[in-house]
Amino acid sequence: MNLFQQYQNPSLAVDIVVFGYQQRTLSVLLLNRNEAPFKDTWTLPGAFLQMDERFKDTCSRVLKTKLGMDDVYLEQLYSFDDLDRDPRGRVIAVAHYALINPKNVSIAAGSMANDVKWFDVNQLPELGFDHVAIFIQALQRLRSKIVYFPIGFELLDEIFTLPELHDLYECILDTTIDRRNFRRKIMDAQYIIATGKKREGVQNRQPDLYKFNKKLQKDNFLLNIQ
Amino acid sequence: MNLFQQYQNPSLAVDIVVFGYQQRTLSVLLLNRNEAPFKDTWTLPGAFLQMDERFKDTCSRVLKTKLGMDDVYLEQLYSFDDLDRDPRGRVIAVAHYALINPKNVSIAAGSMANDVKWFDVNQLPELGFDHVAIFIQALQRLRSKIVYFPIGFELLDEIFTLPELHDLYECILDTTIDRRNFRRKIMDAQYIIATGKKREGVQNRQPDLYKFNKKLQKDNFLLNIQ
DNA sequence: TCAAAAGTGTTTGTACTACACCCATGC
DNA sequence: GCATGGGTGTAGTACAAACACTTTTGA
Repeated sequence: MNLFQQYQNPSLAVDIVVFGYQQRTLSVLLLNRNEAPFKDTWTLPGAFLQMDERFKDTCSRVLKTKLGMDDVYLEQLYSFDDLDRDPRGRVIAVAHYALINPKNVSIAAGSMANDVKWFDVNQLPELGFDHVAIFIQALQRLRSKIVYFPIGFELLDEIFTLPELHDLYECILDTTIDRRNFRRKIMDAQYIIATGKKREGVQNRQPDLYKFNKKLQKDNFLLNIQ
Repeated sequence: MNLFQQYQNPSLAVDIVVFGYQQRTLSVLLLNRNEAPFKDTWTLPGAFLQMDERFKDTCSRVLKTKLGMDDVYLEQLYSFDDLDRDPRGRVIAVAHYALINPKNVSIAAGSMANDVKWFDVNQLPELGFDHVAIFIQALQRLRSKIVYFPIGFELLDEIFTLPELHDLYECILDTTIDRRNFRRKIMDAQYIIATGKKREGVQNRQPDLYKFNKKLQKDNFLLNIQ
């Protein structure tokens, strides 16, 4: 036997905090488990790592299976290693968060879940395992990241209005941001590009439509919201 | 057999980027391996996780064994999961970084190493495994963290002068920082407390001695260096 | 013509930058 | 007394915050 294999190893899993933005609300996708442990309890989606997988592969597998979603913005967050975080034994979770546009996915409870649902981040149910801690850290990371890196687009449609982007930032940061200053900062940073079109079929004045500036210098970018 | 254990699991290790500051230089501690793989090559210190250990326990064990050091500032960085990052098999590394004051430790090559040495971060030798990537990320993290969180003290003596703190920041950030503006920012932030004493036995004017303000509000702290 | 939301510009204040002089100590 | 590094203060500038009016659309 290889010296290398005489060690017993913890199980390795990924857990994913999937953020979505819809109806002017930041939401998280949760699964209601239909198996012990934490049967009938809401948890983050996750899966065990297979030997030939990298973390992102495992995440993609989960997102594909449970959300029918490819090509998702995904970032590694932190690894959680409490000795008793999983009643089944020693499991280490490498937490990730994902940003998706709920419009582009059709969620379906798989064989492992009673139900899959979006929850407003401000109205979460009780969560199983240590998933509250993971969620809190994910939200913190999203909040700190969105002011120095253009990731907001991952949550919006390809084409969007400036008031929509503004509302997204207010939702995520949970503050009010001055409309006019926000607009100036976004425009100065060349964050977005005018399409020359306007959104039609709205109640009031038709807002301009923009798209993300993909040539944006992503490093050295700072939004500096109030 | 438990369904749970039918999966094969990768090995889990921690690797630690140990930063030290001495002779006006930011350094990293490296081990020269005396065993394959990467025999006679410099690498970061690390160890395999034992089943009853948390990451920090494993790190402490390494730091204690190889540095005779307890009570070190330690932070989890990122988990590295390349399939072939270790020629012995599938090993996932949970990278950490540590900040220590080299004065307080006596490094000694253990049975696993030919040698243990400090290297200027700007003059690293070739590193084994994927340790260059880990190092780069650690340095980035240190640089971004030091401007919004008071961790510089971990690298200095209990009592230090403002020019010393200033030089530390210049070393870590690899820039020049205006002396007078730096002083004002540090003082305004109530970052440090005057001891009323001066350093003696120096060539020129005796600089004031300070200590860290432990009551500092660590959240909501921003230094904003140029 | 009115209500509701979108677009635009100006003033004010604060905080960062840049910069120069005096002070203490050892040789 | 001179060289070297340490301590202090100020003026200018740039950017963020605060704020009000006009425009467009549907009802």
